[in-house]
Amino acid sequence: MIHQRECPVETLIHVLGGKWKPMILWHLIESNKRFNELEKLIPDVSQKMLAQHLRDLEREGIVDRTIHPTIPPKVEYSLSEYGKTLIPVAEVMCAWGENHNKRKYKESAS
Amino acid sequence: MIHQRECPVETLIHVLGGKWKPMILWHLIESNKRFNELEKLIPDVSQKMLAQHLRDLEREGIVDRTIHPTIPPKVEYSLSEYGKTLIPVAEVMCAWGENHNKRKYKESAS
DNA sequence: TAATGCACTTACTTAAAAGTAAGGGGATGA
DNA sequence: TCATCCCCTTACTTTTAAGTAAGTGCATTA
Repeated sequence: MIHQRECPVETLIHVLGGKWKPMILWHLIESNKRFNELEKLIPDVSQKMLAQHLRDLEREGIVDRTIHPTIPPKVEYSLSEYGKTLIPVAEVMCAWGENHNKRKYKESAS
Repeated sequence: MIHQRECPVETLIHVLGGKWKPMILWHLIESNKRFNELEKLIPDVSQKMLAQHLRDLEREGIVDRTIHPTIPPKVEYSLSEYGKTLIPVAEVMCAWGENHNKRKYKESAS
């Protein structure tokens, strides 16, 4: 059965659209991070939302979760090869968003 | 006072992120549209949400609302010059989203 | 033995987005 | 005059996303 496919722009918005997802990815672009490193880097995120967003991103194939079987075990999150394909998209989005923020700033200052 | 500016990727997600906004813009890229034309083109949108999203897009400067003082008056929505700067961004987003949909389809078919 | 760190999960509550249904004010048309 | 079209608005309900707080299991350290 071929089910109705959503609009591709909405697909992307869905993938990036959680409150903390852009922030999480921003940090993972820089380097791999552990759960509690992300907690510290994003002070306002709750453990629940961090775990949920990481699971979402993992399910979409954007983020890899690696359990290092050391003692104690450590869990590392990283941007997958596929996830890296988001970087140029994010750059274009970012450039537009920056300009839009400036524009709004100017108009509110006038 | 310089208030905290949000992450530019979030800014863009906020601008495009309403349930019907990508669809509305898609139709306005093609040509100017009147309120009830949009209603017909997007059968599942409610009048309330259509009006609200159009107001949001207008407030952000993406969409122009023109009242033609004919009898009866007609109201036309169009993509503003500024709104057109979203087109290349949407294309990049769209390309990624299409690929992602294909990827998910393949994985669910396997 | 007690306290702390890590990587979470669960249950419950609140807030934000969207849906539903009705109405309104000004036309035109039959 | 009554119905209909256009472009919405308002009030209320439902759904979805996010926040809060507590707890779990295993391990190390003091």
